[in-house]
Amino acid sequence: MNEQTFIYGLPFRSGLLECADTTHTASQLVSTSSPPIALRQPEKKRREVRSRTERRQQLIDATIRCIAQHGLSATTMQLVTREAGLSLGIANLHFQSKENLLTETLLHVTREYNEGLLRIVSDEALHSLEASLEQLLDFQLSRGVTHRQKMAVWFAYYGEAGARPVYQRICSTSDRLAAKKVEELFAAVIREGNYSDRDSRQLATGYLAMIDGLWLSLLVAPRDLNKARAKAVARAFLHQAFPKHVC
Amino acid sequence: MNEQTFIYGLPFRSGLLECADTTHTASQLVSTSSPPIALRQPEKKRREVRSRTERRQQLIDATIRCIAQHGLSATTMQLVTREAGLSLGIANLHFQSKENLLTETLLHVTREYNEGLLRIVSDEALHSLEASLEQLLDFQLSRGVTHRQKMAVWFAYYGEAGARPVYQRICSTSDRLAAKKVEELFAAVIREGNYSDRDSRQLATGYLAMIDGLWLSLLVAPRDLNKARAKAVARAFLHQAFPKHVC
DNA sequence: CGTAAATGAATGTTTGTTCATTCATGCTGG
DNA sequence: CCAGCATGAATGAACAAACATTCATTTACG
Repeated sequence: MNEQTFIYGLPFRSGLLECADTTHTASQLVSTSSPPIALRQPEKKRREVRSRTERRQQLIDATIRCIAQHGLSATTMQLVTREAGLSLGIANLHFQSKENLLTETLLHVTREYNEGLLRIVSDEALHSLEASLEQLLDFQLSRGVTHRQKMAVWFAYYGEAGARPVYQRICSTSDRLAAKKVEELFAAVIREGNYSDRDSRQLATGYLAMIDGLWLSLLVAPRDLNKARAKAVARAFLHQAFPKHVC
Repeated sequence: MNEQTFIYGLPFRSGLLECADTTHTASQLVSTSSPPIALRQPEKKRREVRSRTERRQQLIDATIRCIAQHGLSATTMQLVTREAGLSLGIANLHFQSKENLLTETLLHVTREYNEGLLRIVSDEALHSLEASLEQLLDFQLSRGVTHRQKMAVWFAYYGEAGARPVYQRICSTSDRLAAKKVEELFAAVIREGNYSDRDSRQLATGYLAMIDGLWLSLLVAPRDLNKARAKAVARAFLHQAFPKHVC
């Protein structure tokens, strides 16, 4: 057949296509030296058109996976777009620049975390305060692989936040919101349990710092700390603070 | 004179030197458009020879400052060597590669921290346990700018540790040692105070996680948390754990 | 004067970004 | 119902800038 409708732009590229059959036969003949995975057909890779929003989400997800696996400094446009199964230029098409893509990715992770936290704290009225505290523990230390990836991303940005005002602002804004909500929850618990000598702000700061630190350990030294033990440690803190409500 | 002893390798470079006087006069004539700082003489920069150990330390210090100020991903060889006031090639001369320089820098910071911690914990016999706990708080939350820079470096590497086995091993080894020492101290306190329901390992894990988290907040959101309040939060934790020994 | 430290221009590689070109899709007039 | 056209999403080769590393050459010091 050798359809000539597909040219793909460049003269020498079309030249390659013209002798495509020959090339493939040749590469299959030397299959002993090349890994079988590499042998799967180029497959012509049918181009699919999706909406701007869909593509942006697809690229952000790929960025999260790349950062979690290769680190922030090794995350290149080539890596991200390949991970997303798309072409090199597409990230710049939808995000203007790499910097923008990275910022949007941080915003996405941050927003997701805060929405989850808000859902728990705003359920206060429906459930008991005991249940809210238990849900908080679950949310922060019981999620699956996805959550782990998100946390890896979070800390990758934290590491650069000292030098990048944009990251610093996003992270600190998120932290502030979380601190406010947890402090409100703790204040309600203190009222209900008459823990008159406790300070809700100080406890919230300490608790959230401990959660951050536990996640750091989980990421850096997963052999020395697992989620179950981390959860036990956090629970012990809450038990010390609110003995009538936790444990 | 026009000495030809200075060639500096390249033909066009020596050409530049030949007409150096003319060039300088010209640039001084257009001084209105160029900033006065750039006008200070090239100064011929007298070359100084130092021992290998001295230069290595000088380069590690410069690397720490660069990472703290610009972040790990923006730390280039040019930046580091310029910060050290040396030439571009010198880092490769003393450290073989950039990767090596970065690893050695992390090891330096890590070692320094652990030595400081060990000094406190090993003084147990001389001072009271109360004093040891107080010293621990001081050491971890009362140091000056230098300590802050070190912590910025620490977290920059933490962020990449998930993807780089070398960093991960250094960080986790350091963490493990610190955890062991703090746990021993806490165990002694528990014995002395008869806090029979406390678990030294769990308390050490929680305390160190909280310290890490507090440092993260200090770095990312210095407006929301200062060292005094962070210290108060950590002290409150120790007071809850060992009421007879702290506060 | 010999040796080892120091220099910085040159090199080859990797990176983000651009843009001419290709193509899928929905619409319009026949 | 569909041919043909307009629109903008998608592609990837090319490009320029930035990067770590090399090494011929210069210089300090014993």
